[in-house]
Amino acid sequence: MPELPEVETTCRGIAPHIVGRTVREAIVREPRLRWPVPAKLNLLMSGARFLSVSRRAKYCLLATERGTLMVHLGMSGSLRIMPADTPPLFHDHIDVVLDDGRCLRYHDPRRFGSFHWLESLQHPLLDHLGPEPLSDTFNGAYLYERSRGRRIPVKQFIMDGKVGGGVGNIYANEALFMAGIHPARGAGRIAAARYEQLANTIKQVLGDAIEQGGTTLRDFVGGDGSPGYFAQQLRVYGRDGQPCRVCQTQLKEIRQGGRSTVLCPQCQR
DNA sequence: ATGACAACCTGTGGGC
DNA sequence: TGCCCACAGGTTGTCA
Repeated sequence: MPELPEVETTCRGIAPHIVGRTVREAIVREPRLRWPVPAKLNLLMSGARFLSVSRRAKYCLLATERGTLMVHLGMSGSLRIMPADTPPLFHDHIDVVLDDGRCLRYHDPRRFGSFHWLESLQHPLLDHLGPEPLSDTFNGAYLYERSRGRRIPVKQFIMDGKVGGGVGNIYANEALFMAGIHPARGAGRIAAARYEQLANTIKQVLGDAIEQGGTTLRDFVGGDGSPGYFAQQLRVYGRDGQPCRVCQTQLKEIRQGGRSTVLCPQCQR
């Protein structure tokens, strides 16, 4: 479910409700996520006060004065604010109960997400992440330089977390279409000017999606439980067989690295 | 170092 | 209607 815009939407949605609040307790109903949830999460977090909410790639970083809760939503995770006495549903794995009678509830059917407790802002999972796609260091020159000698298809190149922190499948498809680049083209065989284009379309599509509250395909909801509205604006993702919005050519689907790629054979070269 | 691929897990939708 | 398979927004680890 969640790509970078959905994670950003989640962070923005929950921040006003948790910053300044103190944790009453952490309730772990199901610790078997992508990595085991720390057994002593409740001990670590009880009494800690939230200072800020930020994001690195697709990780939410919930900082307290004592340490930082690092949450990944995986494929199907969501974090929502609700009254602490709301009966938990199936797959509501974790509650971080706040001092105002509400809680931050983590729901994740597939359990590909994760909870880590960081004493500092260092963690092996964060160490090798590339620059934030929305930052200035993620630009055409950077992509061009990083891609030299790479034979991997450009779509898989831009989705590599070591290249750019958190460009996911939907937005990789969209950005490549907007830049007119064929997703299967070798990353090392794309000119600097086209990477300039691509860096710009990546920023544009991520920024637009954030403004729309993310993309809700099946089940994504932001911190307040509302869906995102970017799905209506998707140009290629999920539109296999339908006409290109630009040239009317029938969009085609291919598979890359086990993921679905949709492209316009006319507009993308 | 690079790239191909399996693995993790549950739910859903399509085809038969 | 029911069953089985393929596939779904992500990432890591392993192997050649």
